[in-house]
Amino acid sequence: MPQIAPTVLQLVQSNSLPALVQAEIEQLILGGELAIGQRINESDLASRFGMSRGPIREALRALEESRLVRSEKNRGVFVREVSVAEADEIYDVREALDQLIGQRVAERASAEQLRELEAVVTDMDQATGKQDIKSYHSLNLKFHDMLVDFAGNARLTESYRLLTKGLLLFRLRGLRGGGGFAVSNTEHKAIVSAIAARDPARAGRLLRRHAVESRARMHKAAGDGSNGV
Amino acid sequence: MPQIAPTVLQLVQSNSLPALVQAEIEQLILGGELAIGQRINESDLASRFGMSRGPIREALRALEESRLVRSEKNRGVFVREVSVAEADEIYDVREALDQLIGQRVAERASAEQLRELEAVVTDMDQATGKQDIKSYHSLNLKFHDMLVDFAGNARLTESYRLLTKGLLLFRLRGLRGGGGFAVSNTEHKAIVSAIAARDPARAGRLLRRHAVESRARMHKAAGDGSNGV
DNA sequence: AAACTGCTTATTGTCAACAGTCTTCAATCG
DNA sequence: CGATTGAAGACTGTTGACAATAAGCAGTTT
Repeated sequence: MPQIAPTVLQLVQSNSLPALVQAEIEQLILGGELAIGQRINESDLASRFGMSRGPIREALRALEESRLVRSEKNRGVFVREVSVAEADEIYDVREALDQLIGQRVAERASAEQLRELEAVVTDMDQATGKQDIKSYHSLNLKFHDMLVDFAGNARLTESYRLLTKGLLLFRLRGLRGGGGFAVSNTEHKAIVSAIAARDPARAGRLLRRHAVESRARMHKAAGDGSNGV
Repeated sequence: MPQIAPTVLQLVQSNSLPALVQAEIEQLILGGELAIGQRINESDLASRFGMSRGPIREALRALEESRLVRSEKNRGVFVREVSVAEADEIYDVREALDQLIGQRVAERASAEQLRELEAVVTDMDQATGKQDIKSYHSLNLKFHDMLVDFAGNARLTESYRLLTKGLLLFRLRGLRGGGGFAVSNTEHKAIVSAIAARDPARAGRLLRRHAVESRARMHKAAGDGSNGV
């Protein structure tokens, strides 16, 4: 029997209900519908998704493990808030991973993938021209998402995404979307060029530095005089 | 009112039941009582811990998120098995993190912590002398655990532990405890010495190389001719 | 004999209800 | 007037039961 369209049906059949709900709640958080620090009401979510509290609780437990929410006994689960200090810790790890990503991508990216990266950078240039901050921001996220994917290491992707989500949780406090065009696209171009040249060491170095700059921008945006760890 | 003895009581009061169960099941897996690939029966666990299936399911969902188990819809959850290829991926990330750990520990470790590290290395020497493989192995784990702790970055610790657990899951297949004394304690001594000298670059380099050697030992023990990524 | 069909049983997925805890707020007391 | 106490309400933690699915087995058919 021929497999035809793997749509919603297949999704519901293979993935369990809690897994689906988990993804849904994650979007609610990352999309800002559930604010930082806010308490999450299980019953509300249950009725919202048309199910009982059981699956909701399972999903929340998984989200707790991925540090998107925190749980206080008998008081409920809260959308996690990430302090500057913790964001700093995350960046420390992220810098190391970004270097690895740069190396691996330079070694492994296919010609097709390289073209995709170049396309995104071009799009970002256009967004900059149009002063379209929103597009730029989402393209930027996509760019880094592609990079870690093209590194071809599932565990690395997983670790990196986990970290990135934590950072997102920090960025969302107040200044949604971050400091505009502060992210220079020239950095992206240099990275892609190093990848195109198949120079792992340089690509790694540049991507790490990019993360370092990003951290600096965060500090600036947060307007703090913190030690910077 | 003065706080006195924070014992079991406080543990049960602050930590939720699912969290406790999660830790318990994790020990069951890492301790080998639940074999790799084995299916986990919810009802059995529930009666074993004297509770209903609800908390068990929540714990399993958290363990799934940390990749210690995998779940198949309507079939149950299974203790995850880690292939050589995946272990390789993990090592790739671990090498990067180990370098970071070495750097940070060299920068931040207190004199007291440095003494503790030296003590463990000494203990390992003694274990080697007595051909006490078991002790050596557990001391080795302790050594690396201390290192990541002393790096003073909670997120780093978290990421690292997650990775390490996955590796444990691989090691457990067959050759429990790994290749005996293959791990040379001289490597440990060099690392500690770099830390004592407050030389972050060298400590990072050595700790990374230690991970590389460890990966090579894994391949040798697995007796494979795999590409080694 | 091999393959297919339908039952039986064990186990997971989900639910609704109950018990326990925290929060709030008003009433009471010093 | 401020602090304390007690009750009411809302919500979480946990349970036991029910529905649905999958696996194994026997019986039948070709």
